[in-house]
Amino acid sequence: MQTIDERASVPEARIKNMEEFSAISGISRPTVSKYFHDPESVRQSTRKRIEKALERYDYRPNIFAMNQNRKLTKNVGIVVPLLADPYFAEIARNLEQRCIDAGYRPTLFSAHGDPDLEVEVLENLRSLKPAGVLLAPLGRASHRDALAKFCDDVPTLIFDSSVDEMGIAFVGSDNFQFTSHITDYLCRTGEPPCFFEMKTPANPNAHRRRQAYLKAMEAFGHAPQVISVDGEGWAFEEIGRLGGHEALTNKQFSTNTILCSNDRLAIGLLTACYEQGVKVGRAPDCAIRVAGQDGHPNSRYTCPPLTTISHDYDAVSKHAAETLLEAIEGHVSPWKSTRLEGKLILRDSA
Amino acid sequence: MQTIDERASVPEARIKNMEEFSAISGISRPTVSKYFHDPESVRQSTRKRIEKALERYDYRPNIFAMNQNRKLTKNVGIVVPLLADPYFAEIARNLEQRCIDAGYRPTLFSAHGDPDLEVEVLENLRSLKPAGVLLAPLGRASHRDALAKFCDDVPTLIFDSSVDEMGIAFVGSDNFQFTSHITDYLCRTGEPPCFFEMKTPANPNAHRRRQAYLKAMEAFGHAPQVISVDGEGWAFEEIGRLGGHEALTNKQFSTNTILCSNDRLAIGLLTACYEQGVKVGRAPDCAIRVAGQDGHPNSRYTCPPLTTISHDYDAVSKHAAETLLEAIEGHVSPWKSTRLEGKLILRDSA
DNA sequence: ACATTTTTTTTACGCGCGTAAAGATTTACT
DNA sequence: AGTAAATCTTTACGCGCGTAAAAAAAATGT
Repeated sequence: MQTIDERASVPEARIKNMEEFSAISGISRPTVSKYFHDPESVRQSTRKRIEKALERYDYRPNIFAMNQNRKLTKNVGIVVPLLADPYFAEIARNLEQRCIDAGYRPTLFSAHGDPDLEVEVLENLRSLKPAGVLLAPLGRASHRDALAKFCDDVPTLIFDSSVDEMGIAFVGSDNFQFTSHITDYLCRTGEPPCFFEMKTPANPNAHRRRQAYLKAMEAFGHAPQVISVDGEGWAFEEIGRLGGHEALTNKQFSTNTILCSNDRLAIGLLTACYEQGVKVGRAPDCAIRVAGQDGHPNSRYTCPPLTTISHDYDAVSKHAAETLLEAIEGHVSPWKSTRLEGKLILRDSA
Repeated sequence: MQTIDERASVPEARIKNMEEFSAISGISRPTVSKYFHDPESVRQSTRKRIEKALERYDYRPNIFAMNQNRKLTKNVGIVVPLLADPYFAEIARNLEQRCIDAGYRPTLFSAHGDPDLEVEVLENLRSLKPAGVLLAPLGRASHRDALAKFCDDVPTLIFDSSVDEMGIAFVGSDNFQFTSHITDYLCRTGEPPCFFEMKTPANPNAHRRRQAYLKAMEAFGHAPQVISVDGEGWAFEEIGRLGGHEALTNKQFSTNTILCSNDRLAIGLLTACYEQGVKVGRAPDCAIRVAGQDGHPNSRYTCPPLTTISHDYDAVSKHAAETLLEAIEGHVSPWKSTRLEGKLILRDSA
C-alpha cells in the first residue's frame, strides 16, 4: 500500500467507505475489516495506525453492509408486543443493555398490539440476518404458525408469555407462584380476595393467574369469586376503570379485597373507586383493598400506591439474554421453560 | 427466460434471493426488482405472473440489500429520547403510522435518556441511508454539534423539543400558550397557582413553561411563586414525589393551587399528597388543587384524575410527518418553527 | 544471520439487490 | 398489416463490506 490518498491532507474530506479509509490509513482493506471485527485481532502497531486515522476521520463501517455477507452476525432482535406499555419498555431496555454488554447489536421492535404487525416485524427481522431473537409474543392473538416458522429458521427465545413449546426456550415469570403468593398474603391479612380480570385476556399468563387464584382459594378453604369484565385490546386501564364502575355499581364484589389480574387493570380499578368515592387501602377507614400483579413501573405512583407482586425484571432478562446468547454460541440443549418467582411488594393499597 | 427451475416442482423449496425467485416466476430479475419497487410499474400480465409465484413461494426481498444501492430510499428514522415514557411511545407510534400510510418505512429508536446513545443511534441511522428522520432530541443534555452535523447530512425534522435552529424545521407544542392557558384557567377558578418544576429540567420546554407562568401571573396581577425541586434524569415521578414531600413538609406552597411543569411530575406530587394525607381536588373538602401539563396517557388514571393541558398529539405528529415527507419529496422551504396549541382537559384534580 | 511463525497485502469473489443501456418482444394504434 | 410506443430481457456494473487463498512482509527465536 504505497499510495497515500491526496485527500488525506484535507481533514474535512468525508470517508465514504472502507476502501477510502484503508487508503488514508495506509492499511489494506481486509486488515481494516479485520480490525473492525475485532481490534485485538491485528498487530498492536497496525492497530495504532488505524486508530490514529480514526481520530482524524470519523469513519464508521456501514452496519448493514457488514452483515450482508457475514457467516455469523452479532445482531439480535428484540420484539415486544407493545412498547407503549412501560413494562415492556422497561424489560426491553434491560435486555438491550445485556446484549450490548455481551458484544451483540440489539435492535428493538414493537408489534404495537397487532398480530399482523408482529409477523411483519419478524419477516423484516430476517433481513437483518439476526444471530438470534428475543421474542415476547402478543399471546392469544399471535399467528402461531408464522411464529413457529420463524422459530424454525432463526434461534429464538420466547419470553414473558409462552406460546406452545416454540423456539429454543421460554423464560418468564411463574404466574402460579405470583397469584398463589399474593392470594396467600391477602388471605392472611384480611378478607380473602375476589379476582378481577378481563374476560378475554390478550395473553396466556392471565389464564394461569386465574387458575392459580382458584386453586389457592380452594387450598385455603375459601369460596373463590371471579369478576370477568368486557373489553378488547390493550387499553387495560380503561377496561379496568369501566369494569370497575360496573362491578362497584352492581355490588359484584363479594369481599372487601380485590386481586387484579395485572397492575394496569388495578390502576383503572383504583380510578373507578376514586370516582365513586370508595376509599381504598388497608387503613381502618378504607372500604376495600386492591392488589395488582406485575410490579408495573407506574404501580408505585398510584393513590394509594399499589400492593403488587413484581416480576423479577433483572432475573428474567438476565436469564433470557444468557440463554439466547449461549445458544447462539453453540451451547445446544433441549427446549426448556424457566419460570421465575415474583417478589411481593407491600404498599398501601392492600 | 426459458429455463424453469426444477425446484419449482417442490413447493417447500425456500427462495433465497431475487435471482431464484425470478427463475421460478419466469420473469427477469430487473423486472421483478421493478415490481417490488412498485407493483403498478409493470404490465398487468407480468404482475399477475409474479403474484402467482408469490403465492406459492413466500419470497420477500432483503430490505437492507434493497437500500444498499438505491438513490432515494423510503426509509425514515424516528428517534425519541425515552421510549419508556408513554408520551413518546404514543407519539412515536403515531408518527410511524403516518409514515407507513405515506409509503415509507419507519424505524424507531430510543436514546434511552442517554446523550451518548443519542449520537450513537444517529450514527447507526446513517447506515440505513434514511431519506429523512424525525428527531425528538434529549434536550439540554444533547450533544449539539453531533446533532447539527447529522442534520447537515440527512434531512431531519426536529419535534417535541427544539435545539437551536437545526434541521429542516421544528414542530412542537406552544409551551407559552400551554402554560398561559392553564394558568388563566386556574386563576379564574380559584387561587392563583404556584409553579412546581425540576431545578434542572432535561428539556428546554420546561424553561418556556416557567417563563410563561411568570408572565401570565404578572399579566393577571398575581405574585408568582416557583418551587424548583432537585433531581436529575428521567425519573420524573419520583422527583415529583420526593420534591412534593419536601415542599409539603416545609409548607412551601404559598397558595392552595399547584401547577406542575409536566404531568409526570404532577403524578409524583399526587402520590406525595396522598402519602401525607393531603386531599387533592376541587371539591370543598380538598386542601389543594394540582394541575399538570402534557396530556400524558397516564394522567387520566391518577386519583384524582389530573387536570392538564394536552398536546394535540394528532396535529403535532401530522404536521411533523407531512413537513418531513414534503421536504423529502423535493419541497424546499426555509427553516420554520411551528408550535401548536394545547387543549385544556378538565378533570377532578383542579 | 537464518529459518520459522505471525501478520499483512494482493487478488478475487460473494452477499442481495439497484440500475443503466441496448436489444428483443409485446402491445397499442392508425 | 405496419409502425410507434411500451415493456421486457440481457448484460453488466455498482453498493459497502466479508472472506478465502496465495504471496509478500514483518516479527520472533536461536
